[in-house]
Amino acid sequence: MESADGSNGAGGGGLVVTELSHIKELVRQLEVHLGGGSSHELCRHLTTQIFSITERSIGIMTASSGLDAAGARKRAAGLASPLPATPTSDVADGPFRSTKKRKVMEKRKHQVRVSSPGGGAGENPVDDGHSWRKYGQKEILGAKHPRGYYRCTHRHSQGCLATKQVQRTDEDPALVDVIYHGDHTCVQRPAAAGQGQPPEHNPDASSFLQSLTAGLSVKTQGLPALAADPQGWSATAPFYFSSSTPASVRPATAERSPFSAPSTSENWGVSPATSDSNHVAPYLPFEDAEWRGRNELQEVVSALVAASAPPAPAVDGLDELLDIDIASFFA
DNA sequence: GAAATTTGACCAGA
DNA sequence: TCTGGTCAAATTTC
Repeated sequence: MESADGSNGAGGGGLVVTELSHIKELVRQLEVHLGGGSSHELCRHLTTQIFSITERSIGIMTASSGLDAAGARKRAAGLASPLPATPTSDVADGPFRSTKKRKVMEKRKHQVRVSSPGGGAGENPVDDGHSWRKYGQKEILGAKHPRGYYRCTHRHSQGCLATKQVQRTDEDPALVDVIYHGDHTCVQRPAAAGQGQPPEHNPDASSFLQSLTAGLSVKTQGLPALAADPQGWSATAPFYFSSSTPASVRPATAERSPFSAPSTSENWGVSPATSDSNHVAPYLPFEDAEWRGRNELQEVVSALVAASAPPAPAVDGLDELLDIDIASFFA
């Protein structure tokens, strides 16, 4: 780690600071381009860069401090691990073409608890904006309900390594624990673009945003577990995709996005960033401030993507939000 | 017929 | 050795 990290003991903090500075610079550029009426293409390119760097930062922090319960415990014990040589390797965990070998669980992991609208027995409980394909189910020792194993539909087509495990809780079958592993490296954008949709519908940006939000929202689920200051998060999040979010900011596909709140308070919509933790907090032992920062970054990126996609009116409303958010985030 | 799901077996880590 | 995660053939659904 570099010197910047020397004193904080937060693992890859120094590198993260560097990366965040990079993001900051990109956001500045984006601001300029947004204000100057530059092409959406350029803006989108910038957002892509931001996202990439964000991911890198996340990787650094993840590798440095760990995101599972064990990692959290170690972290609590003041254990700081050395910075990995390749911070981005957390996502691209290499081609595992083994036969039936179990992959080493080096992917990021995040657990959420959601209600199952279907009320069925273990089916995919939520539409988080991604296509999942079930590849297995297993009875888990000590659990009343089997655990379902899902992976991204684009695993083969795009090499997306995201997986999730869905298991009904013992105490309340209406609730399911969803454990996500890895990040979505798939971008549903190609599919949308391939359909040759007219730009005014912004399918491109919407799907991109959707994939961003879906992929990242998962990791922010645990924010409420910052139990020490549940309100603090909200205070530092100038905007998010909750019901209070200005409609102009929300993408057209928001109702399918994990940030939306279709009907009840116990769904995705509330959970990622805005959850009041009623449903999630008790099951998130590995939360940390990094989730918070990650989520803020995610929201910045999401908003930027949204800003670059929709027609002028939406951008108008967003400009203010961007000003506010950027100012507060990078202050 | 293609895609998705089910299910038993295999394998690795604890 | 046990348990959990994944594979892949068989089956089902669209």
